[in-house]
Amino acid sequence: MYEDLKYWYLRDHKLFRTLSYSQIKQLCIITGFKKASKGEIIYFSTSDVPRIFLLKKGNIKIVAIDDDGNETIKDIIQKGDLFGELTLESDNKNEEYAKVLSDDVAICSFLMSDFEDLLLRNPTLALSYTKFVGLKMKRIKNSYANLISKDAKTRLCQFLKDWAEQEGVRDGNAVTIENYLTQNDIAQIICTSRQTATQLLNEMETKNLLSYNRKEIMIPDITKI
Amino acid sequence: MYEDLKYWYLRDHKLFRTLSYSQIKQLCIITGFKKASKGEIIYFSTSDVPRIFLLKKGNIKIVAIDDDGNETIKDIIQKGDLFGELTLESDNKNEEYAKVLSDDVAICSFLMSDFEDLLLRNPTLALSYTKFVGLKMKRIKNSYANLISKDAKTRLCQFLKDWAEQEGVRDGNAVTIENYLTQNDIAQIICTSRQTATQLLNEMETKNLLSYNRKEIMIPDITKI
DNA sequence: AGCTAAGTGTAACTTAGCCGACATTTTGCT
DNA sequence: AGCAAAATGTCGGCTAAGTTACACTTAGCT
Repeated sequence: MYEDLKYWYLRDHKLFRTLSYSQIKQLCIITGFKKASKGEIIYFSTSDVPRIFLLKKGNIKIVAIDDDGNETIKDIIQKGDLFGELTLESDNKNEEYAKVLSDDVAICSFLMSDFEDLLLRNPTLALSYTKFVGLKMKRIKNSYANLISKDAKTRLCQFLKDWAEQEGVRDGNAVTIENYLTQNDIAQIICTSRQTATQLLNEMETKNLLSYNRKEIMIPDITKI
Repeated sequence: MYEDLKYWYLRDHKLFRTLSYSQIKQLCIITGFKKASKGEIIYFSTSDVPRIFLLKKGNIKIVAIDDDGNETIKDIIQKGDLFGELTLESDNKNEEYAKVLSDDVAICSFLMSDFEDLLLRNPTLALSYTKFVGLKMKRIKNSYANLISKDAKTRLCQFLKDWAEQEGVRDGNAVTIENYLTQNDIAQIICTSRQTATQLLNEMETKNLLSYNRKEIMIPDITKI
């Protein structure tokens, strides 16, 4: 990969904003680059050496298989997100893989050890990274707090609001979200059964709170959700 | 506070092992020290400047008040744990306080800004700290995954196992835990009602899986929990 | 165009565990 | 010792939501 390209791939992640052009160029930490298309499965936790990934384009879901063989969605990764062993501790045993949700994705990756070296040489970056991980933790805490104390309907609404805020195209109070999830995916994210999710979505549709189809979700008034 | 004392207070936290005696002494980052006894409430999030706290002795619980005025336990902090704004991002709004559970506690604290400076000057420490925060995140993820997918009984068992591992005194397969929690506390931690927790504990007691009282919990065979 | 698999819609049945409403026990305090 | 408050024990009704089960619709492939 051309040096310049590497530069641009890291450049627009907010984490690396503190670094100068020449600094990033010197690093050359990107060692992998991959494109994949819808439905494809990408294994990463089992791979040879621990890596950190950066999703450049598209959407993927991180799926784990539990002991009984059930799929559970661990995370939805959007364009610009880092994923993989963000804790810088490789844990051997976990059975996770990524599944491509959007039409196609571009992923670049670097070795965890390279990244560690980088952090050691750039304390400012290390501090930013810590805050970044901390922020992720705070988000997780929040969403789990929701999962636990609220009922399914509230959870669905909260999820829709979050999604709309992150990715929706807003027009006044109306928001349109590109829908790359199935109702089953949504159900898993908000930790309910597929049937319950379907029911709740239809209920909201009859109340004209939203219009749902497989391509997009339109919310006429986000403040009413 | 004497320099030497400061040294010792930080010294035995694993995070600071990488630093030499003279380094820690130079830092002098401990700016606060506090003792408190059972039942006392310590406000910290609202305080003037953002701080990070280190619990030197005893146990406390971090409690949050939600919109409806309900108490929820966010965390149980044990001797040696760091708490407060570990993410290095002060968030203004959250209504949290700490309540002392053990007979007495000793807490020391330092300013977040001082700690940040320290991290900037010690890249190795910064990296350790990042991993430390990452580990905390992983723990949280795990325990929440339990909360969501398992039933109350399984959650109680998991909680007891974790607690036993962290603080229990082991004698073969038997474990004795000093019990500084009420059944209501336990219920909140495993996210169930007090009544359900009581019922489950009694059920386990009749099955001779444990013996419970307000001072201690004795588990004859931890492998059977 | 036609087939298959994936995704969606709907209903009846079942259940864990929340909640309210007590009684009883223990603890801390004066 | 005596009192109040906190902690624990117990019960039955109630409800959200999981489960089972099946029909229908859409998307993707050859």
